[in-house]
Amino acid sequence: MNLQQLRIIRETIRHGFNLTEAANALFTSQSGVSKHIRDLEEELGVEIFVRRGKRLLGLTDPGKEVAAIVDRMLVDSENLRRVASEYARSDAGTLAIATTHTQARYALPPVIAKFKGRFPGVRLTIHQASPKDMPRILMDSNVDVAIATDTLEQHPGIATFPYLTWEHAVVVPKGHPLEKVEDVKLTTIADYPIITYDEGLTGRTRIDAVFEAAGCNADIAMTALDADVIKEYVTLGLGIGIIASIAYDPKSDTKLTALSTPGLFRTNTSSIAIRKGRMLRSYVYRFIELCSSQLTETVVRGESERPEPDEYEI
Amino acid sequence: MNLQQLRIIRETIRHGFNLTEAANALFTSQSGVSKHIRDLEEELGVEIFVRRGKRLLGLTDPGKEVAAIVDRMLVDSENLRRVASEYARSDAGTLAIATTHTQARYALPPVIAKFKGRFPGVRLTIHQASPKDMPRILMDSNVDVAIATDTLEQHPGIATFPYLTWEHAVVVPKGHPLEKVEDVKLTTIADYPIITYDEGLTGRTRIDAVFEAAGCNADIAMTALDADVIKEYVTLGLGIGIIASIAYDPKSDTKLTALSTPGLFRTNTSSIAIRKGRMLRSYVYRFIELCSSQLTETVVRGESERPEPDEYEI
DNA sequence: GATGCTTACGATACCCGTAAAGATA
DNA sequence: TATCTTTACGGGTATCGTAAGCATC
Repeated sequence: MNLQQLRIIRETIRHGFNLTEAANALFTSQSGVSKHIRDLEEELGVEIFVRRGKRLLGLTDPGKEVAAIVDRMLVDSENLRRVASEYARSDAGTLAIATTHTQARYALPPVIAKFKGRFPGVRLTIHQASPKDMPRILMDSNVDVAIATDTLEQHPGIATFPYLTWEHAVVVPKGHPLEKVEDVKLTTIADYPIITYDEGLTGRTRIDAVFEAAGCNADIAMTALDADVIKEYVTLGLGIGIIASIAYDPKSDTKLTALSTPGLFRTNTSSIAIRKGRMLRSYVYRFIELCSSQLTETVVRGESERPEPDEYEI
Repeated sequence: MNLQQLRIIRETIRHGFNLTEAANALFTSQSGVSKHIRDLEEELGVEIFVRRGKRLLGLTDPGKEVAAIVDRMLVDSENLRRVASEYARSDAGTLAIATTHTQARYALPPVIAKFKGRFPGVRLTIHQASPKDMPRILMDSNVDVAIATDTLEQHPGIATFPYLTWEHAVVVPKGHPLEKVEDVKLTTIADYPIITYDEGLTGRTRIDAVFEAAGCNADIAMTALDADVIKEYVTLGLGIGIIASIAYDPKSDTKLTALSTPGLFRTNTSSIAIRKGRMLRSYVYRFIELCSSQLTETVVRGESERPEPDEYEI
């Protein structure tokens, strides 16, 4: 047994049991991959993969357990390097964040600016991705933290920490009749064409749920991946926008007005997620603390109870 | 980085930073051990060991963290083999128990007999050892379970499960005057020379504590490692014995009488201990269930609450 | 002087990669 | 037929062990 064999097992699974792809991912030859798998299976005395003829199709029952252990071992082997770099230079390294457009564009910039100021030697990489991809990214790549809304809690290998709650806001072009309406209701909003997020993004599910619950049919005229696009089309007069409150800034969004709609939409919670068992460099904990001062290292390490997330105020 | 290097790190620590011994333990050469350590340190960019000149003296701060991770990885590599053997032949393998004389001689025989009947293909090895060595044995060797009284709870890498409570019993030779005394008191016992366990064994600490609390000086005339020896000398009339109640059997100990001393001594709890993170073969869980039917697999896996230990009745 | 670590060097075994053959879709 | 896996084989490299040199106690 050696670590290369374990890497091969992991990559073979990640690449849908295609040895050719696994070999490419590891910059080695198919033949070697094939042989290593057979060698390991022979050494353990158990078939790890289900085969039909020569093709690999999936994991056997023992293979599933083997895969879980292999994963832990490889995470630990990366942890060894992390421990070492931490002691070699605790203020140098890489912080890899996977996050959504909304977070990257509106919630994180001040945090990241502060972080950069405090840790100039740390290289920052931001992987922008869809919320539903976050668990996979966190498990399969070297990302330290994932930040998104709502869809992070599923995977058992992932620990999530709520750090920010916010509501949706209704934005209209300056001069729009709704500006003068006090206490805007859902039915009122439903009278206008709505521009909002694509399905599965930035709390879109909750928007739909609210209209559903109120029994009114929203006229979703247009959807987009991010608030910038939505705001642009709202400005052009194509409809009224429903975006995350954090995506509206009265100073820069001079052509738009955010209506006051307290309690109209449900609260959304954005969370920070980490992979369990992965050693985090000290500056990763500092970064998380910058996101929310309540998420101290002891909290993230699971040594003390979790606090309530911060509330965002317009 | 490779697994052999990790094994070398582990053995070097276990053998007091003596590379020669570590090499012998791994059936390899000192030179290789030396080089592997340097290679790994260079690869990680951190010194793992504290050195004075050429001698290794201990672990550096990063070395301590490295050691912990290395340990997990090697445990997992053994777990891989265990998973495999479990699927290859779930009713064959080895059950390794570390335990004390008292447990091995009196508490375990019926359990082991039942186990042997149910799993004839499993090889049993019993490592008899002193209670204070149990944690080290459990951490450093391939023992599946350790069974002893009281001293198991310390190490953070070990999970313990109480499975049996018992008290000490006073045994006297047949015909001894104390046989006729009802309600024997500590002060009465203290009038006779006492034969009991060596320090640190089989609840000896609690015996001393009871006399201490009662303010009477016990005349410990003789101590021994096990109840068999104690009983032998009690039979010879050298004193009265204080032994674990489970070590007295009215059927076979025909020359001795156990006095009825309810509540005289404090309750002792014997526990079963396992190393956290080690995969246990299914028959190990069956064995633990045989020790106490309340210690089911879900309890031992930590998936449900712990029950109270069984009470031993004479 | 005894023990223990490092360096040097040669033999071995292992691992990798190319290429060809065989299997699968 | 195109894709994918296995087998065969040769070259290179890493690992191991012996032996000598050197430091520490």
